[in-house]
Amino acid sequence: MAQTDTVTRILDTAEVLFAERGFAETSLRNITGKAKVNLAAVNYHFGSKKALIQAVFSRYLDPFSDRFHAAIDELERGYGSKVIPLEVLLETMARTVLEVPAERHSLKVFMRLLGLAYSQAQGHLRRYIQDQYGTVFTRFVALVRKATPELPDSERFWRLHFVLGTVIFTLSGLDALRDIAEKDYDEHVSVRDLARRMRPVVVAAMKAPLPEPPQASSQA
Amino acid sequence: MAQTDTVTRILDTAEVLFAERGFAETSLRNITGKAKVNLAAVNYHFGSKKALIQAVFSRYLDPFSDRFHAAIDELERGYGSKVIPLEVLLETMARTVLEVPAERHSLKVFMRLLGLAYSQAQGHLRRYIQDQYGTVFTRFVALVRKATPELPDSERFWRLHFVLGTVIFTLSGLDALRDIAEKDYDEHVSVRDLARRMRPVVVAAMKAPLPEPPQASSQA
DNA sequence: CTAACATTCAAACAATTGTTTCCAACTGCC
DNA sequence: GGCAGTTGGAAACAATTGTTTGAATGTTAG
Repeated sequence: MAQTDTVTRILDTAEVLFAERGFAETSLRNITGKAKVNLAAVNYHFGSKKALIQAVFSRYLDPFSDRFHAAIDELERGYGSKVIPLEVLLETMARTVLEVPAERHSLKVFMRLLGLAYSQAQGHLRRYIQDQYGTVFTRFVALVRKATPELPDSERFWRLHFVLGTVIFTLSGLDALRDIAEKDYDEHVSVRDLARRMRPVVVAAMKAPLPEPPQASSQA
Repeated sequence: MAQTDTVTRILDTAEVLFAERGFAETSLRNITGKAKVNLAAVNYHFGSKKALIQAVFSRYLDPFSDRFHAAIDELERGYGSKVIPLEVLLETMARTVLEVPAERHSLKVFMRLLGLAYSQAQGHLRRYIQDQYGTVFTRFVALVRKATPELPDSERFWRLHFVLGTVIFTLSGLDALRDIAEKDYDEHVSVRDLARRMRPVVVAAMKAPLPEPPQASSQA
């Protein structure tokens, strides 16, 4: 009881503070102080601060990976050889992301880490995610491919990342955006509200007409 | 010559390092070391690290703000009392964004900084940008409002930020995405290519059908 | 030239960081 | 009870942080 309690309390507090301030801005003393555990407990149970961040990350992504695989299994079982519509695929993804049994703060942390994984110049974090959880993403993309046969592969690649950018940016900067939105339109938005608003936008983005062919002006 | 040289060298180095690692992860010794200036020079010329961060932003946003105001002026002069179409507005924004940092450093750096301004919990940065350059964006949003009268204000707010997320994420993670794209589809994409691909996607996103009304299940 | 100012520089500042140490308190097991 | 190994806790660790200091240097104007 004691061990689990300390470890869980550290993880719970860490993910909240990470989401609020970021990783570098959150000190271990900050976490252990709020979690009411000893400072050394972090290094004892996790080894280092970096490992703690990864643990927070895994606590979200592991259940997500499992659930999403299961959701796709069920989807494929239900649709048989028929093509799963894009809306269903996106909806399944969104539902799984929102479902994952964790605090609502962890979603923000997860999105921040995901954003870091891409923007960080050295792909150290990106490779970790790719190695650890790449199969889920690959499987999803293969289904999206069947659902959007009119898109060239490279076009679909870019559009999926356009959409990923929307999701990551909105959710990882949620606090800032929420502040503005509440002040200007005094409406409190939940993550679920955002998902509802994103749905038609994302679908429209994926189904947008193809761009005009590249200018062949100065190209051989 | 000496002063300008030192100040410029600090700004040049700082903006690159900030974009690479983030604000908190970049120390003044890191900047001054790489810029080959004395450590105290930062506090002497800028006052504090916080002020340096804002100075880095101003160097980008000042020319952008000027150019964008001018571009909107010309647009309004051309269209008179007629409504400026959404495509034209977005195209003007894109052109200005592409024009400005071309003089200095890469667009990627500016986008990373902008992304950090939102996601990083640095509240002072967001407020600084809002206070300093709020009028430009307010003016732009007002025109977008006229171009999209069917959208509720809050909906337009969110969609603009969805789009902002796409742009920031794609351009700030350009190196990583370009690596994948080149490996998987062996095609070299330029920033101009990306803009061409983004155009129909962004327009479709803004013109997407309205979301279904929020679930009134547990709400008063 | 010299006085006044602006800038650079090395050094030290106090504060905070992640990590480690060592010992007490506890657990489960014989 | 007594011994193993695990966990908790206060303190100290070394390193790094942003900032300040005061003297040295460079620059400019009278």
